[in-house]
Amino acid sequence: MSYPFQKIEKKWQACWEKNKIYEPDFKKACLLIGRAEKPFYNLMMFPYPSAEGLHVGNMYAFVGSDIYGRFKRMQGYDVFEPIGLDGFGIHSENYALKIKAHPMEQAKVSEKRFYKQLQMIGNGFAWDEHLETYDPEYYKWTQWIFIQMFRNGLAYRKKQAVNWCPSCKTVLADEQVVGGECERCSSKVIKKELEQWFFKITEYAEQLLKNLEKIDWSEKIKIAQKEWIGKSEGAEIDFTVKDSEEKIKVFTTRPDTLFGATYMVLSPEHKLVSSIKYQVLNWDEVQEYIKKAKAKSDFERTEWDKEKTGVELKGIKAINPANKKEIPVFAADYVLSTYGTGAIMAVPAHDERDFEFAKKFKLPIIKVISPLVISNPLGSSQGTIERVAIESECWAGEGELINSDRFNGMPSEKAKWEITKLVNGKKTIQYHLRGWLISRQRYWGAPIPMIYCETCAKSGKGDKPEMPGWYATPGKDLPVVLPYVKDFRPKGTGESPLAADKKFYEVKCPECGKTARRETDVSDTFLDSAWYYLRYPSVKSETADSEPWNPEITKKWFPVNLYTGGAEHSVLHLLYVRFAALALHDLKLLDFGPSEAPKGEPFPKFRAHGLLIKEGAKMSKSKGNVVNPDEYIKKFGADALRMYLMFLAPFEQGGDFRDEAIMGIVRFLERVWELSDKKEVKDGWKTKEIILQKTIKKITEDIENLKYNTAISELMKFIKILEEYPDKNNFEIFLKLLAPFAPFIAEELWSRLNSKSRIRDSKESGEKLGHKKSIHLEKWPQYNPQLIKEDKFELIIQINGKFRDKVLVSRELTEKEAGELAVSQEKIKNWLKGKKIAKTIFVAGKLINLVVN
RNA sequence: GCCCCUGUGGCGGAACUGGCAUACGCGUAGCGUUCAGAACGCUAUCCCGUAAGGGUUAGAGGUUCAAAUCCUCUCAGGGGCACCA
Repeated sequence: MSYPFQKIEKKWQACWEKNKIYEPDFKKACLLIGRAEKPFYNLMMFPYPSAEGLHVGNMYAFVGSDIYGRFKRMQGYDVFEPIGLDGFGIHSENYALKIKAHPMEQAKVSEKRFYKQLQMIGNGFAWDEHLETYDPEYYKWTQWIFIQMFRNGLAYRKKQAVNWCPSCKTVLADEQVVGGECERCSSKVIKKELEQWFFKITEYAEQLLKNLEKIDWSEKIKIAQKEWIGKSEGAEIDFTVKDSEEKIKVFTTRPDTLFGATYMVLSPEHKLVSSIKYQVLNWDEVQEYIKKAKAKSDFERTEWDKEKTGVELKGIKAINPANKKEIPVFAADYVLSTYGTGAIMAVPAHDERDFEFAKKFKLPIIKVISPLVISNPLGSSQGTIERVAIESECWAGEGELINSDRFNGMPSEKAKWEITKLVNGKKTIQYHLRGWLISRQRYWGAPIPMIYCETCAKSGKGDKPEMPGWYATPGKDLPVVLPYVKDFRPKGTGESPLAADKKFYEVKCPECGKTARRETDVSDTFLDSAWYYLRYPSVKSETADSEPWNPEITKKWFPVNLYTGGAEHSVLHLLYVRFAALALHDLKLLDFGPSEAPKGEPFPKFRAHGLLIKEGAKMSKSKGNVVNPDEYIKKFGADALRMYLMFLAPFEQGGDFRDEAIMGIVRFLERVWELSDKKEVKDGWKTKEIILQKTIKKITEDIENLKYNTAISELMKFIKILEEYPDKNNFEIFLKLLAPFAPFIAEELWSRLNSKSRIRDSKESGEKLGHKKSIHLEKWPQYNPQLIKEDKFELIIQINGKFRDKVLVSRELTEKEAGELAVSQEKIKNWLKGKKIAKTIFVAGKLINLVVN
């Protein structure tokens, strides 16, 4: 027999929605009265409705976030837990292609399916504020944001070799290239020269980096962002070219090794290579090399194991500014055109890549740093710095200068800036972060709201002087609606399918009125998701048509209190979304109001949930081990699946889904159901009061720390005691503690709590409510710290640090008393026979350790 | 190659700030209930040993009265970055 979870879950789902118990009142929030006095914005990354439906991994993430939200609601916060769909973009379009459907029609199907599933899992979503990124009412404002970026110089066009996925037939942002492969389809990414729209995220590199120190995020996410931004401090140094006016500017983080620079390398794309071609004696050879290098994909060029290639520019010599020596110049593809100045000084003795290259091309290797190594002799915890003779021929670490003229003996850190000064170099900072590529040559996305007028371009007119001919679509014409295009398949020509739709792209120039052309590329999906959370609270606002977010509501509800999501977005979504908020703040378009977090940071607290795997392996469609939550909900109920998912392991760690283990939770919920039928036993409970108090404390703390697994184990322990001493009061407390985890059964039993003689009146059907108010709006149980304090505790007796015995003693026990008590124990006496106590360690309230010999 | 995380019974995992290792659950075994099974209940369940006792947190070493926890090295698994000068 099992309890009727199907009936219960359906009933309460409908009841919650009808009574809007999870809807905060945004209007009241503005007036600082009513329910929204303590707003708590509990946000979870919204899903891509791309695949065959909601994945159990999505459910894992949503439930984990919901438990926290329900907990905060019961603690008296006005919790806002929105839901929506990130339905625009490549993932949804690729899915439509796969099943041979049109993305515009498929979106409606997926939406229905996802929302139905999301309703079944028992989350306290505020359904009234749902949004979908493909809704014109939404992407109107995505386009508006693009225009704000454009007007304020944060969006620009540039022709550049960009990442191109031959399978998705579109360009990709650097962040979407994973190990040389397309993030979405794993095809090898190649380079293509195209003119594209970019956002100047680089302008925020320093702020994005600096603010990381002041936000409470999972450490590994912060590290990933820090490394992605990739700040390095160094110097720019000019090398003159012999018999020429030209100079070669290099960026180096190790100016201290300048005396060891024995050659230079230009990237094949470097401008200088062709501008001095008449001086190059072997130009044919060089040209051939450059051609080959450009044809290679980025991935081929950057493979670690690959042997270095390059070609000397014969007839060209550069002068090392430190020692005035003539050194050869090479073109080689191990130097990237996109980082630093696209040229390097090569110091083979102190850089592994240069070392490898120098060996192959038989170039001189001059050591200029003598290593200083921290050595750690065995058995000592503190290291000593000493000079160690390093046999290896290449040392990339710090040290002391040698073979460097008057700098000999100087520590490298100091020498860096001294040598920079000597050669008139400039201290500079470089970032690894590059522009955010926005354009996509696809169909299913928000059209980039720009218009290009050739006539105006010729006369140099345009919204921005540096981009003649380009105009932002006037506000009254937004949204630029994505038309229904029958053949939406990507073309692979470098143009979006919209470029074939004359009705779409032909438009009158907003300035001169002549025929102009709309931008036909759409924007990156990550732009859709870079601001969705700003819209949620304002979806139902009276001003929703005329502004993207209501300033009053925004001030009240932001920044987000807790953001939860997957770690796979460390450098994608989570970087873009911070950039967008910081930029919009600077442009005075967004204001979160006073906050302890750095100004404009949208998520002062972020927690990454773990990955749910299946029997040791990642769930994937190709392995066929994807778990569909529907079957489990049907078989065991949403409550059981929710609790099982959370019981597996700590939420932030992720867990292993195994079919058999869910039975433990099923049994537990059965027992909860049965318990409500038991007769009350009044006596005997008093001695258990302290356990109740401790349980409340532990569960409260565990939820606060997202340690749902241990919170559930506490509930399991507690029910054993309740079974022994059934009692209505304590059962009520128990149900409240259970409510965030298993909201349906908790609500059902709460509504039935009525009779005095039994915990539940077994005759009534549940319609005659014991409690009229939802348990989810009840107050979270408080523990009484006074009642937790015990006047007695178990004193651990150790001998030489090993546990030997324990005694129940008074909390006031002194060290002297403890010592006397310890030696008087029978067990301990045996241990002490023939031994002498050399020392006693006493930790009050805990233990006594007798050191004997 | 660099950076980060993890390593505890047959399994998922507990263990506060260094102080009783293995909570809770799964699985397994025995007993009970049952015509029988399922389900349920009770008991047992890290290893060696009849016991007293000893050993054990991937491995080795160290710090400490005391180490799963701190330090060093090695091994294994997972993740991120990847010719970034």
